[in-house]
Amino acid sequence: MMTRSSSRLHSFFKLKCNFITNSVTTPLSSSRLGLDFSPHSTSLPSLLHSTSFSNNGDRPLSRYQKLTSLDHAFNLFDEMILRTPLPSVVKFTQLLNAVAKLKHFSSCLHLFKQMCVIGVPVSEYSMNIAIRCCCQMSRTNDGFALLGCCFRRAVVPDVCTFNTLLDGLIREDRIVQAERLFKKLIKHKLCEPDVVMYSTMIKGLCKFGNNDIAIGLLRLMDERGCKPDIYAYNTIIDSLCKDKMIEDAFKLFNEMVFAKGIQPDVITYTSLIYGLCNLCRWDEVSKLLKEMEDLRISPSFQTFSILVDAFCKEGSVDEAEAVIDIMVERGEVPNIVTYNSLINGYCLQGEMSKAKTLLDSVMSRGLIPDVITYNSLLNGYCKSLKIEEAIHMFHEVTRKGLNPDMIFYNTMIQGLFSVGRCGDACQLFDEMQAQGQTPNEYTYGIILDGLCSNHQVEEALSLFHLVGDSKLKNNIVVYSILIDGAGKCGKLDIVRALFHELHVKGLQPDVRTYTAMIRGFCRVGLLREAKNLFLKMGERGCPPDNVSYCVLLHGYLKNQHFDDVEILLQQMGRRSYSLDASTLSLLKDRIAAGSLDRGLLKLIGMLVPKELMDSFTGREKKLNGECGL
DNA sequence: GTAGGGTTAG
Repeated sequence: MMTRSSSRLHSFFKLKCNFITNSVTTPLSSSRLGLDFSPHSTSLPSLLHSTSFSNNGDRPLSRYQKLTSLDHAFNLFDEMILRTPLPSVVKFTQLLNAVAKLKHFSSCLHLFKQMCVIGVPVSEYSMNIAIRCCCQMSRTNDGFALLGCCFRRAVVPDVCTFNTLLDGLIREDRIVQAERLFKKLIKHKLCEPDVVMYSTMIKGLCKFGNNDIAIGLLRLMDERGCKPDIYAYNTIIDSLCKDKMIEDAFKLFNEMVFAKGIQPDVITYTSLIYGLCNLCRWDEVSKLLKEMEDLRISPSFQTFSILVDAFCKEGSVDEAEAVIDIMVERGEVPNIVTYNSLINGYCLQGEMSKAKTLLDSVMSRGLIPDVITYNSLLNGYCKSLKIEEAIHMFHEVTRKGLNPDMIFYNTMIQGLFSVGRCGDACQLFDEMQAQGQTPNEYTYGIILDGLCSNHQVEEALSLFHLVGDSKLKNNIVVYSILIDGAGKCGKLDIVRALFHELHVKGLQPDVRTYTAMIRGFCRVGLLREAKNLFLKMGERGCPPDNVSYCVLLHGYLKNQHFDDVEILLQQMGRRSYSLDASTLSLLKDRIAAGSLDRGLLKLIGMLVPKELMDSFTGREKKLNGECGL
């Protein structure tokens, strides 16, 4: 369903679409319209081509930087070592760097060793390149070993060397060692941290969710006379956006722009747009895109990818396709990530034939689907209960030699449970472990929920007690699943026992736990207990959400308890909550039966989208007609 | 005439 705001975003893009189409034929008129994203009057595609392969400004590329293949590099190296005298160490370093830039790290290390053998002196430059290769291959320990070797050859590490090693540690999630090294460098004055080193540490802290400490380090570097640059700010802004702390991100953004005078770039905007998309704050996304346009900051491939994904998740696949059209107009080539969003979008809507057609067309373009592509399709088939197609897809992936990951197994297991094939689901659960995939909390959640949904509450409980994992045993989500499952089977003794266990363990029930309890009480007609808990949850700092309201209301209606219906509907209206389909249908039944006053219709109208209300009242009129009312 | 840091999907 497209929201009002996202449709506004869509108009913005339509404008862009028109602009791009116009710009192809009449480039001058588009710039007169002031809609040109490009920083220069040159057309965007050619601009992209001219800037993406050159990183040294206007200087011509050296023959080393022009290297495009490993063979070429090896031939050049062979030719160089035959020359007398040997070319300078600088030439060798340039060659090494070119190979490293091609991401052929082990070959680069091989060449470095060859250089040592034939007697080319090691410089701090060549050493740093070699160390970087180790780090990029997640072999930071080898990087440290290399540092030791070079040290013995009297090559002294500098701030670049340590930055590379710090980055390697962070890449390997060894944040404690990174922090230790950073502190040691400062304490023993081994080198003065520069802006890159601070930014690297900030990146590490953000990676581990320590946004506050990262901001602290940003302040510290400033105090120590090292001005934070756009890299440092972008890293924290991005991390805050990923953690849904968008207000803090904007606070830092304002500080960067207005207090520090640092101009935001496409990465700053892309991070903010990502954060806003995640929170469905479309108006602000649109505002930022406009701001970028005013500042002549051209959206990047990633900016577009984020928008494509956001539209798909929102259910607006058409709009996502429109964004892809703009990308193509700009000369960008959408990759498998872009199409995965689109395929997932179709799968979420249950449009499996469209998803499959798109997959075929993607493959015919030479793009190779990955495990994520197949996960989306598997999920789509499972959610649309097309289990045979899902199983077929599962086998196809295995046959292709792609290793199904844990998510893939989880999805398939959930699909099997959803059609009642508990035996097959449990068998796959065993098979997954035999294939070396360790089940996580999600897997157990799926299994426990699956068993309960298929009236096997006791089996679920015994599995729960059998698994020795403390992460599982102290997981409120798992408890909520069990409580909900037992409640749906009407096993109130188990529901109460589990809820009591929470208290004993000191685990805090969340809104889902309370809602599961309320659903359980309602199911067996214990409305007073349901109402009491509904009132209590708010007092305990966990106010009922939209689902809690629907569950209690549903319980009241089902049990012919009409006294509190109106007051609940009023409260929902004040909170801008909405009714779900099944509760709405029950309300309709009770009104048609004369148990509830028709005057409630106005109130109900405020709790459902207009289209649904029209069909609701339409159906009611028809029903009344049929009943001769 | 050389080396180090940031953004995209279930």
